[in-house]
Amino acid sequence: MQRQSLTLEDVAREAGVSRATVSRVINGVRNVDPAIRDVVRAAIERTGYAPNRAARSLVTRRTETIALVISGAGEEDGSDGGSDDGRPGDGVRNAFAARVFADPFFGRVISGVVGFLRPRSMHPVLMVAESAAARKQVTEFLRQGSADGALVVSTHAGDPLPAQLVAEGLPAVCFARPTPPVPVSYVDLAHREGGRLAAEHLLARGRRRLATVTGPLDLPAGQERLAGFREALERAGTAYVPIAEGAFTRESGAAAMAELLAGHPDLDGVFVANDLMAQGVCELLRERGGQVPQEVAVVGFDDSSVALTCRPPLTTVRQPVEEMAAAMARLLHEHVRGERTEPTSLIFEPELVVRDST
Amino acid sequence: MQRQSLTLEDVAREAGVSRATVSRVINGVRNVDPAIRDVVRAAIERTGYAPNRAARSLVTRRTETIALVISGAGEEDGSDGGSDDGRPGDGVRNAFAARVFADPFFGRVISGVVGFLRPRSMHPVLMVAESAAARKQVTEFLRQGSADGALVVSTHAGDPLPAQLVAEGLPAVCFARPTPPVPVSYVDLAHREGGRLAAEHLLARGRRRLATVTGPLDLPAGQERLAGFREALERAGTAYVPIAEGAFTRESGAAAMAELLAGHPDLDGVFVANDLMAQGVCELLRERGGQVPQEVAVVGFDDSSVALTCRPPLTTVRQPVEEMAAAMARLLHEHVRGERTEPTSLIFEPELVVRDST
DNA sequence: TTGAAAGCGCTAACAT
DNA sequence: ATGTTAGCGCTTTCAA
Repeated sequence: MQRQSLTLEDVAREAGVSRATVSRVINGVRNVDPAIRDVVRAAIERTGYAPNRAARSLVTRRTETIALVISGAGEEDGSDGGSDDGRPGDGVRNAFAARVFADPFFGRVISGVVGFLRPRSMHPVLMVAESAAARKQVTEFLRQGSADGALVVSTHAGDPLPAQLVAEGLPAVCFARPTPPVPVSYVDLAHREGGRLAAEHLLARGRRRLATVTGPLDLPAGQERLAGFREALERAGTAYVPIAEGAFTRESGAAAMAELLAGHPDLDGVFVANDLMAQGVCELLRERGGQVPQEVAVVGFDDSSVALTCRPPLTTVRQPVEEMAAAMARLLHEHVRGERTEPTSLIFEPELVVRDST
Repeated sequence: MQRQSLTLEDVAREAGVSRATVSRVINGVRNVDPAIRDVVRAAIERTGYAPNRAARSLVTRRTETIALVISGAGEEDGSDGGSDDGRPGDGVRNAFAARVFADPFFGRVISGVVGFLRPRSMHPVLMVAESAAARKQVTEFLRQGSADGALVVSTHAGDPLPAQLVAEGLPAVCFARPTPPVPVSYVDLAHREGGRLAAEHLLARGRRRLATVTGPLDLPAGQERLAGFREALERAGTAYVPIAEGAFTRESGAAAMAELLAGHPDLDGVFVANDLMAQGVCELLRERGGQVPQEVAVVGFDDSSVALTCRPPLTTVRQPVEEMAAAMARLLHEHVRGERTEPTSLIFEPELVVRDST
């Protein structure tokens, strides 16, 4: 019950040794007599001692904490929308945060990061950075030594945060190759390969009148998925593919599909650059009386939770987000400990998951 | 670029004053000559000084950090399922974490907490605690002074974490009244009132053959929503209401609805204790050719993102999760600063949101 | 209003 | 193998 106030000194006295010895036992440094080690451990147990993180951090210059930053380039207004909790200045609903956390993708990122950190008794500090002010908070946080480094997941192209972190000499690892290029480590997916898998699957299903709903084409992920799809069709003899650009949201997927159908009412297969948009596509088709997959086959991307929720369950290109997120955490961990110095890229392979939409 | 190594001393020298004065300026303590204040600020600006958090924390005994804990009672195995990232001991996919973050509810909690914290330059440390070992990590984390307190969101009845925190004298605030009772502050919803709103709405729509899919009945939220619904019907003269218990998941909602239909094929209205289950209910009805709302009216609960995603969009009882989460953060903040000492409850009012499912 | 100085609790270099 | 000791960078009395 006696919060804190219990120090190494107290444990040392209890065990009849010096502070240094207790410290060694706690940190698992060798050169400690096993008998003494046990005595110290007993004393720690008896007193209920817990080492003070701030004091340790002050001398080791490590916090054993990392920041997980969800970053966006746009929305520069910086104001908090919505109502407040009754006190001035407390924006309770952050539109950016709300939108971000409604996307099942981030749940998977968090799950992967936590999966790596937790066995190491580390925990991520969650930061949202959609404005210049918010990005400043992130760099300040790290400069103060509140965390040893940052994991950055950008939602937009041209996010300035990775470059800012590198400029300050702060350890960082990104999810997806940053645009514009920055000398920083990142994990990414072989998006092009994913597009190829989708194309080959649709062709194998006998579909010939194909089209695609792309992601935002300013994002490498959007471009590459399209390029891979196109390239595979080209090799199979198809020179032209109708495309409509979406924004990775359900609504934009439905809108893009409507656009495609307007110009090509006889489509029999669509590759949609993420599952959320594919869900919108399926809904639109159903509203118009179109059967999936009988009339139109739909291939999604990500294998997120909506791929299962969607009616029919989606055939999709799986992105191993949890594994990628865990690898991102591992890279950062290595950078922080100096075990890795060069910016490193880690590219994961996508995998086709066949369900009922094809 | 010269990471850290820049101290108060350096700034003091640069400004031609003492460390103490610089410290005062930084912390906004009065009794500083405005002229000197400006000189110091300029020096800080020029040098790019950032105060060291560990050093400050060591003397103030505050971290200005709080933990956001997603806690569950079950799953005591403690093992990490799924594959690993190639190194032994790294469970990358945490089943509990994955399930939790797939629920849109937690995105709203995070959004609300961040909304309160961020204007104060604070950020939450995210912790998942589904096993005894994980709970131990949480209490250790706080005992080490890594965070000033914890926000606890329990997913199960009988979560032992709140009691453990109180026993250790660690500041904590819960989302929802803990079971069994614990002397701790919490925010909650007037669930009973929510059930009443649903009942009255269905009656007003002229529905008379009603039933309900409840949440887990070991959870106060599950019990109370049911009680409110039942009570309102009772007052309107209906003595008996068929019920089927669900688990707050889409699948369990569909299963419960199938059970209800088996016994009562002529139902014309259902109150479903959360939106996720209501989605399952709507899907099941559609699969069986039932029209929503023409044949069966469906009222959900939460007003989460799936209420909009669902076909048709759900009439639902809104739970102001973001506001509740922000209030939870505010309560903890006040407890930590000693501005509040007594365990406090803050009950929010639900609100009916009418859409197309009724 | 400002400065000098005493720690906060810990680790790590050095001495033994 | 263990103990002694010098800080880590900051806040905060206490004097001036």
